[in-house]
Amino acid sequence: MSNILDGIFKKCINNNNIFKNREVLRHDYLPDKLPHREEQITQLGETVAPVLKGSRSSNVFIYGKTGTGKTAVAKYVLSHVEFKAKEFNAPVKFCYVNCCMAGSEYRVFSGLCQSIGVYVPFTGLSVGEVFDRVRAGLDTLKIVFIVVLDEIDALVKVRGDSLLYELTRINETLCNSKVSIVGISNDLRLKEFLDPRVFSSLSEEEIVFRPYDASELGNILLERAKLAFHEGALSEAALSLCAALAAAEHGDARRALDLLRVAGEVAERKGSSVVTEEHVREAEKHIEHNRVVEALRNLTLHSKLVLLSVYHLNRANVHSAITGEIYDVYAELCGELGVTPLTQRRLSTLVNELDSMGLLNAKIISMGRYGRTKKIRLETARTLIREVFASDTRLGRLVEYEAKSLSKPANSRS
DNA sequence: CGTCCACAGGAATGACGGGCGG
DNA sequence: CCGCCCGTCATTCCTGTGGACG
Repeated sequence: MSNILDGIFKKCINNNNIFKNREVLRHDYLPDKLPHREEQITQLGETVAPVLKGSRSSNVFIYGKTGTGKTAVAKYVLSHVEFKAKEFNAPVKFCYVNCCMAGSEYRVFSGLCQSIGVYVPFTGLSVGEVFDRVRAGLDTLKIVFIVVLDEIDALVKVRGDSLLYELTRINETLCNSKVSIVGISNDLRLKEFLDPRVFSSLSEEEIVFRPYDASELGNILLERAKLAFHEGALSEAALSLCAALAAAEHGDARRALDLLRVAGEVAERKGSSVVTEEHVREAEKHIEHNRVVEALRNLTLHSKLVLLSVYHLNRANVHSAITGEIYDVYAELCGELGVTPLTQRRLSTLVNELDSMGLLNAKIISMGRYGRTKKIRLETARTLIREVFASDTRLGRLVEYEAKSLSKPANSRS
């Protein structure tokens, strides 16, 4: 046993001729230089600078797709501001909250509380109560507080804009402190979801982040690669392939960096001393594979059953299934497990969730006289489904199960 | 050209577990 | 310990609808 591991460890230690420092390639790493974002840095810097003189800065709204450097720029500028503020002895503090990870208004506010050193339980209080504590805490601190709300769109779409409404009005009730908001959104249409008053007070300034093109991504990767890889351990072709692949997909720098890192790991594992295009291709598959397996594992029992139903239907039907058929098979599978099935209404939203995760593909179609429904296709490799579900203690036997309702609907419909 | 299928998907409501302050 | 409030998941009830059929 230990010899196997010894081998692996030894290989790992001897084979460090690829990476110099792989941390640099993680997307939470904040480099001291952000290529091709000088304009945005200047813009945000100019907007925020007044806080150094103790006045409130304008609220800013930042737009841009994922991996365009919004978060990095915001963190970069604000941490520099905070640093400068210390130098000038200006009472400035900034707080970064990722709304998507926080998940609810409550947790966003509790994030704010934490950053100003106010304790709140992670549930139990009313949202209003937590908000009051934020306000009280801020007022005693006597500071200029900059709140960065990342991925606001995720929160607004689910919960509405009440959080933003409260925040934009907080200054009216504060005597000793001032609050500025930096909102970051991945969705350019966010303003459609917002109350116009909220929107106008929030976007006193707007900054737009265009996606990177392939050559810009190339430069970004080059900067990082210098730090991350040993000299000559990365072929130029591999680098530009990473850039090209990511550019094709919304110009996402995060994706480009992931590709590069995983490609490096692939090369390392293969004992190669140079990262090649081949390794990048493999990294691409690898990342996708992991994403799907991870997603499949974390599904709830019912979501898994829904997916499995589509799997069975696709096997029998070749082409895609419709909601009613899926519900029949799903209900049968539930019966096999002795679980009470959810309603069709609920199944419908589960299907939508699976769709937005990219595990299914659902499209509304009309069959005229024969109703209007959703055509649902499996978007996941069947082998992966088998691989993941077969090892599940409860679902295992259902993977090979022959559903009775598979043939029944064909008789009763038509 | 209206009908009517087979659902989509919004709104309201309820069950449940977690955590508060008193 | 209680009453209260929260977020999450699920149900019930509902109105809306694209287009083949008659």
